Amino acid sequence: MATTIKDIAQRVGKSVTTVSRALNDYNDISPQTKEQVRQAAIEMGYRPSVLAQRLQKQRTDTIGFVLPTFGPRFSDPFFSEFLAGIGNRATQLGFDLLVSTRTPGEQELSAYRNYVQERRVDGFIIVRTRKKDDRIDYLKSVNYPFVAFGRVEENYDYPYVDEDGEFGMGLVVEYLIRLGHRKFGVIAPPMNLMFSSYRLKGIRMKIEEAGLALDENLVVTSDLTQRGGYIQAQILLGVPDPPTAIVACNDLMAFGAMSAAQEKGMIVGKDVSITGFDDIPMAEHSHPPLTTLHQPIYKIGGMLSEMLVKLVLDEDLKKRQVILHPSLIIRQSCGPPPQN
Amino acid sequence: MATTIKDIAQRVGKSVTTVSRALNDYNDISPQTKEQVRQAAIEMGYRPSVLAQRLQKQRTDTIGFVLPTFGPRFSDPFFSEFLAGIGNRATQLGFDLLVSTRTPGEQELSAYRNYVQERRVDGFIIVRTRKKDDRIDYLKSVNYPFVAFGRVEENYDYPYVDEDGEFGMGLVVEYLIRLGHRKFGVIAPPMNLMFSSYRLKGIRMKIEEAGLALDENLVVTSDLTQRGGYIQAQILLGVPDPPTAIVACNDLMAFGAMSAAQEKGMIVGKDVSITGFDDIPMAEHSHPPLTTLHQPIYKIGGMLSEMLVKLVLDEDLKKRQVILHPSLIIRQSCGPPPQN
DNA sequence: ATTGACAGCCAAAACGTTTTAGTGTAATAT
DNA sequence: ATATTACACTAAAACGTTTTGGCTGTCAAT
Repeated sequence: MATTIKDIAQRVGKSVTTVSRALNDYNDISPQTKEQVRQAAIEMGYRPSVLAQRLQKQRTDTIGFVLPTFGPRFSDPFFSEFLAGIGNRATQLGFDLLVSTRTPGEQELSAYRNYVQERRVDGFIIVRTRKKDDRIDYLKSVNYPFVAFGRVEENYDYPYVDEDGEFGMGLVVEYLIRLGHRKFGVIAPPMNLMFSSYRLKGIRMKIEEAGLALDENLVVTSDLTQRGGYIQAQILLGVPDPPTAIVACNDLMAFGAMSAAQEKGMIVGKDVSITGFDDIPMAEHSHPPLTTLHQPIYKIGGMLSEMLVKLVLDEDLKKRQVILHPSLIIRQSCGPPPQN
Repeated sequence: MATTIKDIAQRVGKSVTTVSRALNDYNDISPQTKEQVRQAAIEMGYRPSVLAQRLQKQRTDTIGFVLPTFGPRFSDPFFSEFLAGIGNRATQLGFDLLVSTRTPGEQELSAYRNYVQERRVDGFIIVRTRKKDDRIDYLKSVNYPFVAFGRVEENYDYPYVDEDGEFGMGLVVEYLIRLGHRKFGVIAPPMNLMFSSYRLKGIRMKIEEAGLALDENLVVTSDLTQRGGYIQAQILLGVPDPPTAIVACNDLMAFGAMSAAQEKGMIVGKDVSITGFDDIPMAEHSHPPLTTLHQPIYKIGGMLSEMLVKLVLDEDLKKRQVILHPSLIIRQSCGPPPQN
């Protein structure tokens, strides 16, 4: 068995209390004793039992992260990077990251309930907020700490980080209009997602500002996967007078749209322009490289971890709400509309 | 504060022991008492404290998973799916999944050491085994439970799941030869990875079996990323007498290779054939869809979780070593070599 | 000489379970 | 009538920490 505080106490001939306090650098322990205890601890290879510490502190030192996925075969580069961001920052702060994946719905909410009731995690990081978000409602109702990536429709006061999707999409549409596009197709995320609203709003605003109109028949929604983007783009490109530019609301759907266009023999960036959102690493090496909006996914994960940990430890958050501005990354998937 | 066993004991007028044993269905408790206790537990919303249970059982009910990544900005659809597989099965079995990411090297090994010494997890799942794998050496030396996805060079006896990369690559090369290819380029994974050997061996064998020769100058190695595949394919396609088929050792590198070829104005599946390995979901919707080897990533994750949990609970593993056979998925990224 | 302050230490309780090693009683076997 | 067994229950210990609320002895101030 591993060394415990008791073993050290025996070795140095002091009480368990003294050893504990020495190790935690309390100032009612003499310098000599502290030194002696520390020395012994090192020699005996002492490592505190996190299990015991957690029980005593009534803290799990664990962040909960329930990944919303559709279907078990889930594969999303956005989330691998996001996860790495959360996880690494959490580790630095001495917290564990507990991950599980659930399909949105009853099953998902009961995962939250379980974790809360068994006090398995100290708090949650929520992603892809919905307009009405039952996860947030629940956690607020039981007063459990959480931070979210994204806002909700109601103007709740809770800590979040969000990107300014409206602004971002504004940049994209401005750019496309400058290239000469007049007819836009949009592949939107599921409408219950909050960021869906913001992004669409940004698109609509800029189009109207330019005195143009967005044909609502060319606004389709999909599930944020490559397959989904592929299917919807086939439809968009199959109509009699197809859009010259397709604005996809994330990179994965943009890739799908590119495949669909290429399958039709079109050259992306020439016969049709396509844009994404997120700037996942693959965007740089697709063919053609994807014009998209960059958001610092890895960093956002880190920020959220940090905010949550502060919340759990009752420390002050400098900012409870952070809104980031995505930047437009121009690559080769867009060009002027074809002449005809 | 939450309800504890003590509260229930008070309520039903029995001892704490009795309540605990009733809840755990010991047979030295009368049926009436059991019923009474259960009823009270439900009414009072009792949930056992996992923290306390863990301390008592000296088990964390947690699986450790240290993701080897190069650089922080890590993004790999293979791993998101794998992770989901591990995680969901673990949850079903009542285990938590503790994830962190590390760059292979000293930092990585010390993560393992920390987790072991603080008894933070009950065991580990190791991925991407290396020929000489210090993670496995270490865990064996301290006799800590683990299972691995992949074999090592030495013929150690430890529980693992692996795919038969040699067999798989055999299928690919056979197929390409049947299409008429004679000149192959290979984009291999880093040479210290065990699966690198198997895959290369399979490629070499089938080529030699067919009485052909593999030009060693056309075997390049890369880092399993899309960018890496892109860069190496540029080199392969830039030599005076370039290969007509490029065998990439994973899908991500194959995508990179496709981009490189397309950038040169080549049509993939006609001017050059490209294959992958893994069959990640994106493979179906790239342009062109990628011919690759399918392995059940999600399922493998699940199998590993299950094996590890059995190991931890001292249950019997039916099979300590499992080798799976990938199947060839023919899509549109290959065709006969161009005539000239 | 008495009081107060302070430094240094510690026993016991607490966190919430499960396990160990019983106890007392009633029914059954000898 | 006595020994044995089965049944239903439980006090206390254990898991390994941290915290609470002390205690003791020394020194300085009164």
